[in-house]
Amino acid sequence: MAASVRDVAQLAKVSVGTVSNVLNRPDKVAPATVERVHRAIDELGFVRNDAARQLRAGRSKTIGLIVLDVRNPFFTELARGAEDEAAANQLAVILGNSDDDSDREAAYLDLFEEQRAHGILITPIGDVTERLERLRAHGTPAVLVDRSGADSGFSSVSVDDIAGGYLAARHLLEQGRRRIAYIGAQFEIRQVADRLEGARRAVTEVDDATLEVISAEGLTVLDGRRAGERILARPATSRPDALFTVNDLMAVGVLQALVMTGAVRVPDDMALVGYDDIDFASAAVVPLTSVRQPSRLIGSTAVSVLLEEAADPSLERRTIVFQPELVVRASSVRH
Amino acid sequence: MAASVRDVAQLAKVSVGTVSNVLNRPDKVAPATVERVHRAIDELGFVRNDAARQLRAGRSKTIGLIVLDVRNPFFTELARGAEDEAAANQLAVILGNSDDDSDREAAYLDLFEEQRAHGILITPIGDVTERLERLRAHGTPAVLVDRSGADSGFSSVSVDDIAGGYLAARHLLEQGRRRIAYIGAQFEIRQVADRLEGARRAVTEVDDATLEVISAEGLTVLDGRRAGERILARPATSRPDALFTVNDLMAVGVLQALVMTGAVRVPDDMALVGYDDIDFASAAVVPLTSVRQPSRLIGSTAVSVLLEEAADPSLERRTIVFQPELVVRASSVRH
DNA sequence: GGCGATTTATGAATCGTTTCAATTATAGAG
DNA sequence: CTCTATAATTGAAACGATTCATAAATCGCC
Repeated sequence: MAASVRDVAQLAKVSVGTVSNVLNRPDKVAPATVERVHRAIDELGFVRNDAARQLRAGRSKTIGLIVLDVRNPFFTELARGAEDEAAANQLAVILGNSDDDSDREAAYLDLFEEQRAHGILITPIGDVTERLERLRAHGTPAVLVDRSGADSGFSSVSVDDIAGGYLAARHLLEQGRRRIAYIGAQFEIRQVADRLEGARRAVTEVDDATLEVISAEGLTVLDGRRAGERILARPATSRPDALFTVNDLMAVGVLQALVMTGAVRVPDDMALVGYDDIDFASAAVVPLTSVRQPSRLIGSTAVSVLLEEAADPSLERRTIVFQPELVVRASSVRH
Repeated sequence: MAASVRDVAQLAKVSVGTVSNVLNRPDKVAPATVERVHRAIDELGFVRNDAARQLRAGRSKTIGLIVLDVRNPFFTELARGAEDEAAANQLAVILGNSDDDSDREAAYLDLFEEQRAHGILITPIGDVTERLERLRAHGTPAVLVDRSGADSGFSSVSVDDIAGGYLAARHLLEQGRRRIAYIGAQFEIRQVADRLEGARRAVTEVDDATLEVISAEGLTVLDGRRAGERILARPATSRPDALFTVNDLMAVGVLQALVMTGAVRVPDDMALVGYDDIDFASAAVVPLTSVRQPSRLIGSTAVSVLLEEAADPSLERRTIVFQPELVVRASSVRH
């Protein structure tokens, strides 16, 4: 049905080798011939068969990216960065969504392995290092994203969450706040624990400052709102004067609870800082101070590292850690 | 480097044909042989080379899905539905994000064509019907999603946005509201226009009801907030008593504007209905009444239709239209 | 024990591209 | 006009799984 190089060669009256050269190294072919071959390609509507090309090449032109949750803007931005960098190297990115499910994660690894992916970027859930090592032995390198790979034997690109937590808390302290509360959940997640750790460090640097830890059910808007309601239920004197939430979704929830009753003014009575700097953050009722991560840069850097390792597998593993940045808005600064 | 069927065959002391049979039709092979081959596979760490398989098969095991915006929960849910249905048929979905850019759309079509995708699901931007027809002629069927394909010669799976607009407006009318405003932007987008059209129909059914159209800059939270502020700037008597926004993001923005000042109570002074029923809707300061679309079902249905056409290209085109559903919450009902 | 039916196994041919050693054409130098 | 670089082109081999016509082994039955 579909035309092949053979058909093109025949129509253009050249050999298949020449057609291939026109496709891949046009400078090695006489201009007139290039022209003739192109005409034949157009006439036949020829489109390269990627499967055959891959078979010959032994490796696909695709990078597999497995993220935890495509609904999280952090990951879509990361994916976008990866895509851009990959495209600059004539590669495509296939996005897999593990949804925090290690079976789905494994299924995507199977797929990428069968496809002989050029490389794999992954935010691992289950214990996949063994799996990844086998892949690497078979020529498919992997880079961990948003995870420190220091101990795993893999390169990694991540963000310093301890520094992020420190930034947020120090900012609140600099605004004169002293009774800070950290609102989080699922403290076994590294990010949640690290941000707390960072906040703790900032607080210990100031003599009369205290840090309270408030544990919520989950990490959603609704969980944030519930946490906010619990704080409001306390007598005004025993409430914190500043809140730092583990992510922006929760911060939005907290904000809803505070604004709804009107009992507490933000930032006058209580300052609020979130994390991630999602689009919603700047559009909240009170624009939200937040900690921004260079998500897009993480994606593109991860691809760069991956490609370097693909080109030279003997390269030493690298652990790249980006620094987050504080974005100050109305929710934390008295006017 | 990597083991091939040939290596497996050698180790298991069988022919390559038998190895292939073990992989694809194990019931045609004696149990003892199957066992022996599996041991060899494990020992060598053999993994099928998908490129070789595809080359022989002439078609890949992948469905290409091109969406407008992965950040929109509607599309991620749709993708999820497509994935599930595809997985049930031993197929994988590759998600491409066109970001409303017809160049990116074309690049993904190129990719899918070279990969000899099993089929393509697309929410088209540019004029791609010609392109899709060529693909179909070469054996790659396509189904339009979230677009009516009635006139394009392609099957389509979409939602009845006119009905959705009607539902929203009629609900407001049933709550006794009479001065309804529709807030939207980019009215050339079919969805935006259709929802308005539906609202208009509902309003004309009620004698003393009026429909005002408020045009915003864009479709984001911030645009909604600005629209809300403009409404507040008007004297109380000339304000509408109900708002219907083209999507939930804008509804959230409007809500922020109204709540912030406290001048207007929702729903008492002004009722509010959004569209899409995103997660945020139920978590808003005032839980939001919204129109829900069966996004996941759209995705899975589109894959089903696609597979049927792939199996029998002579099949008649189908135009499937789902009905949306009204989800009533506090923002539109007086308590 | 012989015959046909059935089950199981074989291996060469095939898919379409790329590669590369070999060949032919072309140009420039002497 | 010959000889040697250089440029342009050729075409067979290879990649690895699948298929299918064919062969071999096994079985049941008279």
